[in-house]
Amino acid sequence: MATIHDVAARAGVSPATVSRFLRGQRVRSPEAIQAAVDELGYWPSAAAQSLKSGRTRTIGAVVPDITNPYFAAVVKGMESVARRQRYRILLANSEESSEQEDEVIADMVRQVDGVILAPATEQDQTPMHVRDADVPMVFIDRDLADGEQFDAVLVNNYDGARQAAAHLLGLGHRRIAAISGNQDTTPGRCRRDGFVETLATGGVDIRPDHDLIGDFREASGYQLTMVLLSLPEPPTAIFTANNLMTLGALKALNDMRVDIPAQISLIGFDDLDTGPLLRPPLTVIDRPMVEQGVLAMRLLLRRFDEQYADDIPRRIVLDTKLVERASTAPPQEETELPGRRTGRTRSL
Amino acid sequence: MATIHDVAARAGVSPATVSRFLRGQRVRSPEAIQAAVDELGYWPSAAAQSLKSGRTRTIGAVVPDITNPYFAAVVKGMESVARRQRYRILLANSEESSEQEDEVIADMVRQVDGVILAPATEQDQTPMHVRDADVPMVFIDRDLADGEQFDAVLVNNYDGARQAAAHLLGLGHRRIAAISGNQDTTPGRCRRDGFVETLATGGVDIRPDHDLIGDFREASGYQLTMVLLSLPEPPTAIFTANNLMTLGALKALNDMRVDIPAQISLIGFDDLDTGPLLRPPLTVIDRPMVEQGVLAMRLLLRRFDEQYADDIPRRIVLDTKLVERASTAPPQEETELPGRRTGRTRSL
DNA sequence: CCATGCTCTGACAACGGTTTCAGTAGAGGA
DNA sequence: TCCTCTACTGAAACCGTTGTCAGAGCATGG
Repeated sequence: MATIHDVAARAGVSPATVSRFLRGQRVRSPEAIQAAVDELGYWPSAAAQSLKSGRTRTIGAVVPDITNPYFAAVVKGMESVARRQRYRILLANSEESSEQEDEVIADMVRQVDGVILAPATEQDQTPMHVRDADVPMVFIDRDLADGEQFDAVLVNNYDGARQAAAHLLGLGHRRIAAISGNQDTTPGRCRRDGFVETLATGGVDIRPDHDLIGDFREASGYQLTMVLLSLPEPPTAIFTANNLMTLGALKALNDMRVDIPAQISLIGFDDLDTGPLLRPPLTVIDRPMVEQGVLAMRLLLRRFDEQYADDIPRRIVLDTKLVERASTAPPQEETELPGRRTGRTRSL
Repeated sequence: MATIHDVAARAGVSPATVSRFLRGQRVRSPEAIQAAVDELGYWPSAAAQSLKSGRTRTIGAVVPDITNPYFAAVVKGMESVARRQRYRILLANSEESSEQEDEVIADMVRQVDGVILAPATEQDQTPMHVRDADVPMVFIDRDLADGEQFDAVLVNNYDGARQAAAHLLGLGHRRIAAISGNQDTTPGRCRRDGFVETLATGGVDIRPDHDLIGDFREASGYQLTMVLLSLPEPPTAIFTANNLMTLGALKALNDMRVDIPAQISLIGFDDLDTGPLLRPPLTVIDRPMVEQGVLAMRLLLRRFDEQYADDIPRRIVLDTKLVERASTAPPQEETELPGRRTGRTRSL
C-alpha cells in the first residue's frame, strides 16, 4: 500500500509535487513521477482524499427492494451515469420500512455526496436528517407530502391509473376492482385516486369491497385477489397498482383456474420483462425505468456544480403508456367462476 | 457538521475522552458528553475514521448486471447480512466486460474492506489487483481458472446441466440442442460440458449445429433459437444456460408460433419469479439465489475476524434442483434418422 | 504520613492526502 | 551586470479521528 510519500521519495520530489502532477498541473519531472507511480502501483487513498476535500465521490441509493425489477432498472440507470463521472454507488434496501430507511440513511449520510431515495412513506422524517447533513437529495418514484423542496423524478401516477380505468371502462366493464399499494406512498395514493376517480367520472362507483389496499408486495396481490374471488359478486376486471402485486394476482387467478381475460380482465401498473410471455400476455401501464435512474442521477450531479447548486428544485414528471396485450377484454355477459354456485345470473 | 472537537468543547473534556466514551470505555462525565452529542447532532466522520483505522466498513459488490433477477437476489442476500453487521455495500455492474470490471474494481478497491465478485471471465486479471491491495475477496456464481486461492460460493453447474440432459433423454429426446453461455466463464463452460457429456453418455452425440454458444443475454437466446429453428432439422428440445437466454428462447419460440412442448421442449438453467406463470410454465434447473449472497457475505466477514483470517480458502458448492413444469414433454414424433429428408419445410 | 496501585485524563502524534505560502531557479529585458 | 518576472518547488498546516503516553487524582494499605 504505497502512499504519496513513497512515490515522492522514489521520484526524488516532494509529496506536494506528486499531488500536483496527479491533479494535472505541470511539473518539472513528470516522467520520473509517473514511473514511480507505475512501479509502486500507487493509488490514492479515498479516505484521505475525502477527509481533506470533504467530498467522497459516492452517492447513496436507497430503494425499497432491489429485487423488484423496477428498482433494479432504476439503479442500473443511476450507475451508468455515475460511473461515467467517476462516482460510486452505495446501495441499501429499506424493505418498505421507514425505520430501516432512517437507519441506513443515518449510517450513510456522512459518507456520501448525495442521496437518491425512494421514500418508504410520504410522512418520512428521513429527509430532514439528510437536510441537516447538508447533502443534496433527489427523490425517485415517490414523493414526500412536503417534498417540493427537493429535486424529484416521478411519473404521472394519476394519469397512468386514469389510462387503466379508461381502458377498462372502454371495454365495457362496470364491476371493477382495484388492488392498491400503501396509501402513505405517492404512487400508492395517486394510482388509487386516479383509478377510482376516473371510474366515478365514467359513472362507476367502485364498491367498497372491490377497493382493496395492499402493500406493493407479491403476497398481498395474491391474497387480495383471493379475497376478490371469494366475494358473492366478484369483479369482471382487476387493476393492480404495481408489478409485484400484478404477479401475485396472476398467480392467484391461475391457481383458481380463472380464465383471463374471459372471466376476469387484469391490468397492472408497471411492465415486466416477462410481461409479453406471461399466460396471458399482460396489458399494463408502462413507464420509463432505466431512464428514471439516469435522470435522477443527472439531477443530483448537477447540484454539485456550484453554478446550479442553489437552483430551485426541479421536479421531472414522466408520462406513462398503456400497453395493450391479451389480459384485458370486454366482460362476458355471464361470468361463472369455479367453485361458485351455478345458474346464477348477474346483472350490472 | 459538528466534529469531535466541538462535542469535547461543549462537554468540557478533551476530544480523546469523547472518543473513548463513544467507543464504550468508562469516562467520568458520560452524561455531559452524551448531552453534547445529542445537542450538536454529532456523527463521526467516516472518512476520518477509515483514514485512521484503515477500515471502511464497506464491501464492494461487482456483478455483471443488477437487472438480472439472479444477481439482484444475490445482492439482496449480501445486503441483509451486511447491514446487520453495520457494513455497507458499494455496488457496480461489470456489464459482462473484463475491462469494465477491472476499472470499477481498481476504483473501489482502496475504499472497501472486502470484495464479492462474479468475475466476467475465468481468465480475469482483476483478482490480482485485489490481491495486491490485500483485500479479501469472495467469488460468487463464477470461479477463476486458478481461483482455488480465494473463497467462493458456487453451484454445481455441471450436475445441474446433467440433470437437464438426463431429463430430456428420459423423455425420449434425441435431437437436442444447447444454447450455452460465454465459454470463458465457469457456469458457461461447466453447464455446456455437463450437458453435452451427459448426452454423450446417454448415447446422443450433440450435432455441431445444435451446440451453440451465446453470451448469457436475452438477445443471444433469441437469436440462437431463431438459428435453430431455421435448420433443416431443428431440435426437438432446447437447453438454455441461464434465465435471460431462456427468456430470449421463449420469445423466439412464441414469435415463430412454435408449440411448447408439443413441437419443441424447453428447459432452462435458473428459475424466474415468473417461471410458473409463463406460457407455458417453464421446466427449469433451480438453485438458491438469496442464500448464495448470504453465504458469500458470511464468508467474507469471517475473514475480518483475525481468528479465521488465514484459514485456507473455503469453497461452498450448492446443489441444483430440477423443477418440472410444463415446457418439457416427450417428443411428438419418432426420432429422425440422420439424413432422412422429408418434404417438410418448417413444420417440426 | 507516605508508598502503591488503579482509573481516568489531556497533549500529541499519527493516518494520507491537498493547499497555502514563501521561496528559488532560470529566462528575458534593460 | 543586475533586475524582474514567471514557473515551479518543498515545508508545513490542516482535514477528523484514534491510539499512545505520561501524568493527575484518589483510595487503600502499611
